[in-house]
Amino acid sequence: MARTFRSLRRQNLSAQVVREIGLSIMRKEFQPGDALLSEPELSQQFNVSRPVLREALKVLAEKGLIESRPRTGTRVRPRTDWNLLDPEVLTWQYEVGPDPAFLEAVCEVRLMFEPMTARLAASRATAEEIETIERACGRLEELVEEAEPYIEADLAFHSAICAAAHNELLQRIVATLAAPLRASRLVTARLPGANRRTMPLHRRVAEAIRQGQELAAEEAMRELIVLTTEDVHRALGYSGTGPDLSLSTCPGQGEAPATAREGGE
Amino acid sequence: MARTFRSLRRQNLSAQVVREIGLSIMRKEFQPGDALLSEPELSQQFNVSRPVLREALKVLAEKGLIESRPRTGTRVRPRTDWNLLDPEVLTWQYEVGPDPAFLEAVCEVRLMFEPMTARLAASRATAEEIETIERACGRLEELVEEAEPYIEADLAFHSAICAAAHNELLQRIVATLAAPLRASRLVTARLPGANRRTMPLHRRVAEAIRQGQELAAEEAMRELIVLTTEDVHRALGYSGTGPDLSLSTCPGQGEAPATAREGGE
DNA sequence: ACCGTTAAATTGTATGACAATTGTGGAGGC
DNA sequence: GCCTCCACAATTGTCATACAATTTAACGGT
Repeated sequence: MARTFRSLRRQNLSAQVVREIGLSIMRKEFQPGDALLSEPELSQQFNVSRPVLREALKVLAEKGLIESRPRTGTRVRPRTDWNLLDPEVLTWQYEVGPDPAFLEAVCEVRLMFEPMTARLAASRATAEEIETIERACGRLEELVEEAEPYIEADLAFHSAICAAAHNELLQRIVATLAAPLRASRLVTARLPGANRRTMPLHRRVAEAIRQGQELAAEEAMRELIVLTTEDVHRALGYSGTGPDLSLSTCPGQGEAPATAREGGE
Repeated sequence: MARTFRSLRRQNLSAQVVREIGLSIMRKEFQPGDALLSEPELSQQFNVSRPVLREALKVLAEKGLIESRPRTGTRVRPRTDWNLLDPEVLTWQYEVGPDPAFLEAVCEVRLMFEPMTARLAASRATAEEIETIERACGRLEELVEEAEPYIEADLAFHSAICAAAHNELLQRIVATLAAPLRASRLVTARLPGANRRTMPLHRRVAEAIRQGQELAAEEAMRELIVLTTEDVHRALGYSGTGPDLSLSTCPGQGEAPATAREGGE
């Protein structure tokens, strides 16, 4: 076969193999029970050496997608074992086709931790962090009519608040959720006026944090998340109107996965 | 040299190297800026071949601990880039010495997720899942005087509730947090009577979920987490420096707005 | 002093061979 | 005929070595 997929030399060979196999797993091309050819066969199929392939399998095993044992070969693990918090797994998940149920899950999770994150931020933010938050809020207002730039600004806003909460675990969770968040934003971006509708709440959140009003910040953030959740529901509700509603705006296969660099600013 | 660490042959060589290097990074034996010998040197130091070492480095890079580039070598990344949600990273974190600040972070995150998880469980649990939860609660009562077995039963209890919430993202988060949770439990286990003190709340949570009382389940779970957080503080010798998070209100979206505002119970 | 070229060091990749592990099937015994 | 045990084969695990690609840094030319 000599699959000529070694074209984009932007990254390691093993990384390309990882992506390739990972995507095919996401596409459910293998039953969770058993599958995947042997290492020599796979290395021949991808036209890479066995050490390279083994590095790739190691990474995939690290993500919980596969499991290798002598004699048995490498088998695809059930979906419940997949590390859904892994940025790459999340990205692949959306490349093969965004799942409304998963978007719903993301909204629920946001509703769980973002309000209290805002509360902690109101309690702990330093002057500098408050400044960062307000600046992010300002950019949000400037870009209210834009589409993709607004999404980035929105992520920056929430990320700044999370940083001000001074909880490194939380920070990690938000960084990890950046990928699906971006995806959900791409869904809601086509709703006219959605950005403008949530703007007052953004302002209220920033203001409450600045004044150290914990409960107000928490409540404003909760309303904000509820609003965006409604937007997601509405966006998913009238699915099928536009031709390219499948959020093809993802960086996708042309480049290296853009989400490999998270840690939002 | 020839470090005789290849003793426990129960797992792969690369896995042992991963653990070894990972732990030394956790011990802050390297500055975040730069460090780590070259691959040939490392492979000699650990007495393994270079492919094996490379597989190990690949895994460590996957966990965000290091970054390899040609000519520059592999450098240790700053702590903000660690994948704190990785079970192994979490485990190592506690092996090198449990960090009170991190335990505090875990408690905060729990307080964010678990109440609403209980609420969702009350809303969505099937008869079978309810059965599982109640059985876990029963085991909890049996083991109330034990130490380690109780911890496992407690984890099973919360895990069962999480499964009943039908949110795979949430499930992943809770599964990931199992490691630090276990650690925090080991801290509080030395407090006499702590298990017995939280028992009524466990029962209340299970009962509320069984009867589908969403708000009651949420509130009971919140109280439960607050209680265990207090236990952690007492075990660590804290004196109430943290913010008072006990009255976090959560009037959910479409539900009955029957929650008390500020002012306690 | 500045810029381009070269060179060395490190990771990246390839090849081939051998050891360790384990599930399967077959041979032998009951 | 059925069960037990053992040997075998297939697959991953490990090793050694060589070479290519990349990138930084030094060096020399202008």
